[in-house]
Amino acid sequence: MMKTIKILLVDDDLKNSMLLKRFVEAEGYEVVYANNGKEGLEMYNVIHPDLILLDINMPELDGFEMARIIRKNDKRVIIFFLTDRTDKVDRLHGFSLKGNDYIPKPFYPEELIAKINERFESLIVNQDVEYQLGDTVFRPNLSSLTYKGETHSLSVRQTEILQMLAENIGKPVERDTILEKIWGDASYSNSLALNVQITYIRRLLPDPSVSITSI
Amino acid sequence: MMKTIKILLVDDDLKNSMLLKRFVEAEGYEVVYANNGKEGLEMYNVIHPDLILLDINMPELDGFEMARIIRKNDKRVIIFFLTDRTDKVDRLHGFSLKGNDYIPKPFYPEELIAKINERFESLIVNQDVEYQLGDTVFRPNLSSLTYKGETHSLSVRQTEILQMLAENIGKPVERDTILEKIWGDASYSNSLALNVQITYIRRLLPDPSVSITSI
DNA sequence: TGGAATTATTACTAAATTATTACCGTTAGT
DNA sequence: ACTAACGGTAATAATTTAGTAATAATTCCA
Repeated sequence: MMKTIKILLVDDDLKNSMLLKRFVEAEGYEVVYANNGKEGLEMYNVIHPDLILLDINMPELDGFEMARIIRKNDKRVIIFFLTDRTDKVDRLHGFSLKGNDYIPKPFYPEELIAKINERFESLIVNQDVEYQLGDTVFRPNLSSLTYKGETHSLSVRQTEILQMLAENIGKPVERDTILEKIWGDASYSNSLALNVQITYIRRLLPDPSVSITSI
Repeated sequence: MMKTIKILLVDDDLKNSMLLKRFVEAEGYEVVYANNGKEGLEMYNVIHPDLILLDINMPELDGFEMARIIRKNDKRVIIFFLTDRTDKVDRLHGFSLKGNDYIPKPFYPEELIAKINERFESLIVNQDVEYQLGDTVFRPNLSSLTYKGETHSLSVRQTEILQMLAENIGKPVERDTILEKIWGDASYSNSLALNVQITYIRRLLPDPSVSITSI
């Protein structure tokens, strides 16, 4: 399970933006839209995006200004300027503000997607999700359980199952849901296999404050 | 002291290329020029560039074809397509060949420079990197491991692998990621080769406070 | 309460994965 | 051309995994 990558789209052209938004979302990114620089800044402070698609010509606060403000405190976020201003000064201005790319309109959505994918290719793996289960910490990406300093590692199956349970902590998860999602079909033999795996997981959870119960 | 970054410029337009070459060289990069794809491939094999500026329309062997051949064995080199073909199919084709950018002509040399600088910014900063692995110091640029005053040197392969692991210390790195990035494809036989290299690296890491584990 | 259905536990096994060592062809430096 | 290092293949070993099977414990109702 990967943390979704958040993209902030700032452009005063609502119509085209909605289209673009849908395109990018279809690729699995989370897209938040802002209509101008001022609104963009507000959204930026709320969602802390991983990438900003930034139009330059905008009322209230233009893209350059917005980028300048953001870059003062955030060197990490990736900024793509999207604009139909194509003159040299502007394009270079974009780079001098530490924009990471400058994409002149009109562009093909696929092209933008390709550029976005390229940026996040390496980041897509390796997220740092953690679940606190009682006094035990479960790290799906490390396939590990840590309790009282002791860390045990889980097999992939065990990790898959425990992740489903951890995501729904407190709530019950249907047997068949687990079977469908992990085994692909809810056959009887798989159900038995699940029992076995649950036993294994329980054995690795000596923490009395956690328990897996069946209802 | 930083390793110079090598750029291979492949374009059949001699006149413009010489101009561009000078521009890029003025920025501190080492630029090697090739007049067509065939020549480009030869130069590629000689100098192993860090980045390739690649024209598409060329006699002998076009840029797409050249990129395809190179990408078969080298996933790491950065490829920028430079071209006046601006139609959609071509631009996307460029990305599908794992080109890292597609820059339509005409462009401003400053803009290209900005894009190049942006790509190597992290490398330029990370010149004399050292990784502290437990009580061992790993210096990728020296291909060396120092533990208790003893320094051992690593082979290129071992350095590449250890660097990937060191960059993600504490986090797991996908086998396939390593294989893709270093070997170029995640075939089974390469996977076995990786096992061997890991064994070699472990042998050079007698420090009990460091370990490479598979999960 | 009794017995069927469900869930738990343990032991066992075949397959897959990872580790280690030995060996070999290629390459670069002398 | 000799040598050493390198990076890989091959053979084999060790470990891990995800099941099955056998058996036990628990739950649920008529």
